[in-house]
Amino acid sequence: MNNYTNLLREHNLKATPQRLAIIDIIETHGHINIDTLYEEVKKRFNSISLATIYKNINSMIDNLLLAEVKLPNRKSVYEVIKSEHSHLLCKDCGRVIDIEVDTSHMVKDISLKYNFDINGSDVVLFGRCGSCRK
Amino acid sequence: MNNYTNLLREHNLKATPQRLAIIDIIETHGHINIDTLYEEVKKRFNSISLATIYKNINSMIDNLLLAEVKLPNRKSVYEVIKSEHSHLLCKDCGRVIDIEVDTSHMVKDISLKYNFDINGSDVVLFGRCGSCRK
DNA sequence: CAATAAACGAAAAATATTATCAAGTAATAA
DNA sequence: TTATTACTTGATAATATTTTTCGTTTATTG
Repeated sequence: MNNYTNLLREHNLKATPQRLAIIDIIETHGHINIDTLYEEVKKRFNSISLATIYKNINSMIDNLLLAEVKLPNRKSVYEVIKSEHSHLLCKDCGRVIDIEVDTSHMVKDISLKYNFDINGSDVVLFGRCGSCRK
Repeated sequence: MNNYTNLLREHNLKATPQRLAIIDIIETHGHINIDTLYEEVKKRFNSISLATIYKNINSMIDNLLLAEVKLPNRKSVYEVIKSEHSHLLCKDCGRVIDIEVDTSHMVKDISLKYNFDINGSDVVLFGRCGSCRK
């Protein structure tokens, strides 16, 4: 019983081989879009259906095991939910990096100013990474 | 010659009645998704094709007249590009509000830490607005 | 005005996502 | 274990979304 079996069960999902592979692949990539995920899973399960990928991604999102990261000018990528964090995107190579940003001041400020209960933030900073600049 | 005619021409786009209507509707809504936009434009141009909406939205985005705002768990909305700003979303009523957030510290900090040239940020704060809380 | 490059609407095509369902499998409890 | 049960899978069909094509119309320029 590998580590992802528990993860799935903790999120009320059956630990099927397809799901274990999906999580493993997302983890090794960090962030991955549907198409690449499908290609990668097919390497292990030649007969997997794209519908299975979609259904599993959706149920893992519903059960808060995965999160969709929406990016400017690109297809969304998926990640395994861990601690709160933001994202840094290289518009050249498409690499996505997890970053920690202190949003507390921003959140407090805007909450007051607009009379909102803010319970989260999506932050994507974008630009050009060191490798692409060379 | 109304005000949006110039706006279109400044962005190298012909000022067609359909485009003028699209901009006017986006401006009066502030933010609008494709479906609502299509409904609204149809009230003025009964025969407008959805393809025309898509083609125009895309060319106005390409020409930096409009921007797509990607939101968590919702369809994207479009806005007329003005000064840099971020967004506040009410997850109950779906309202989107433009906010000004000082991202300079965050940008400077992350640029250094990850050796990135950061040239922009997408920030969406979300929660529950005052009206929905009542 | 006339010329022309671009945009329009209708339709088809291409993509993307979700639903259906028979067969198979993971979890549970005897 | 094994039997039961509820859920998942893969194939396919159905929807939904977005883009392309193309003949006709229109905005712009001179």
